[in-house]
Amino acid sequence: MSFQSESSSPLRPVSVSGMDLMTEAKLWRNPCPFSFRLNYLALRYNRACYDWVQKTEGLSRIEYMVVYSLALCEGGRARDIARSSGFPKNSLSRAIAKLEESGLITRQRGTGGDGRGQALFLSDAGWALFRRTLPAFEKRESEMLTGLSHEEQRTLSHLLAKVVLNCAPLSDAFPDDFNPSATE
Amino acid sequence: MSFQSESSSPLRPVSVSGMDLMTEAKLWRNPCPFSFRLNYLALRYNRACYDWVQKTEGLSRIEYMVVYSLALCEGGRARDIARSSGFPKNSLSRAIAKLEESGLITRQRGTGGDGRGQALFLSDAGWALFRRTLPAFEKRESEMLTGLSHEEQRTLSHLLAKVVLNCAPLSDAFPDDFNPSATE
DNA sequence: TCTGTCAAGTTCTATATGGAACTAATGAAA
DNA sequence: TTTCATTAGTTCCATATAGAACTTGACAGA
Repeated sequence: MSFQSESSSPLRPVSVSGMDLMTEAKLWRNPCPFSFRLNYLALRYNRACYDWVQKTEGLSRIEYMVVYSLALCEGGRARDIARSSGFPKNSLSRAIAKLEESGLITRQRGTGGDGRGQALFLSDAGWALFRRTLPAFEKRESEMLTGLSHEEQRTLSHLLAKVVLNCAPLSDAFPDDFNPSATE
Repeated sequence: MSFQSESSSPLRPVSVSGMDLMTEAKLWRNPCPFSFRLNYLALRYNRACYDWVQKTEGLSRIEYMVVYSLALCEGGRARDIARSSGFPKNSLSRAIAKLEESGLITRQRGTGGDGRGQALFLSDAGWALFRRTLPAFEKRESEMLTGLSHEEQRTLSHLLAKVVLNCAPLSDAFPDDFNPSATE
């Protein structure tokens, strides 16, 4: 799983940083270095944490996301989880049904005067699960940030938040006429 | 698609930043703020870009990843793409087969004295596709970074690279005995 | 030159995924 | 009070996905 410790292949001489040539290229000679780093880090974080949750608790990534979301925001609804996580609502619907069936969450229909929505809450078992799994996520995050000074971590956090706020109002759709040369 | 411009629901009063309560909670009251920001940004980037590529070029995310990878590192092999992108090798195998069939890439078996591997190259059509699609990815990236000064962008880039280098040697597996309280 | 081990890619298959159509509820306008 | 448009959530279903087993080739040791 490590990128170091690889021998072999004249095609992929391991570089100073211990990475293979392609990863190096994507890091240092990439016209979109920001998004590659983002994806790379998100992937490494998610794989470690969600594989672990799957193994130890039997919850899929999306199911755990629901639990985590409700821990941070009690009474939230499927819609809110969809918006804040990006998962499609039908996948969430399934996950929520399964979590309710296994007693980790409860629903309250028609809260807030709107009979369509249903407020979601963690049960005691749900909270217990959250409390015993959170440390793994925190550990992974702090592991990944080791090597940055406390000051650097604060700067990174601050800048990423700034980018998030900047992105929030952006549309995810390119204008249809975006790139004339792209029409084939 | 925007997070602003939402009305309704006493449960989700829109906050100062224009975000719903749950997104706010995940941003500002999250024990793992780094990974949430990472995932959120990666998602917003990927959805915009890959949906666009799908629509305009008919390539799936993973297929485009292959093209992009080869543009940055000619002669790379499926293995290298797997390592640097995190996609499983069987999904890559399928994507590569499809790209070869549609004439965007070519394979060279047994290059470098190893008959198992196959070096991959973009065809002229593959390069043309890369050239006409890259601007969209660059545009999205710069859009997302608008709002950061040039200096801040350099700092962010630098810090993310540092985190990537720090993560490279980390294992993705938690030790089996990680969290005693997690045993149920 | 055998033999065992490991790595690269492929194929098979069960499952997860997300788009689209649907139901039900709201609220605004006539 | 009837439309009509909109939103939340569910169901259906075709497709994408990734695990596992398999094939082929390389290489190390005897």
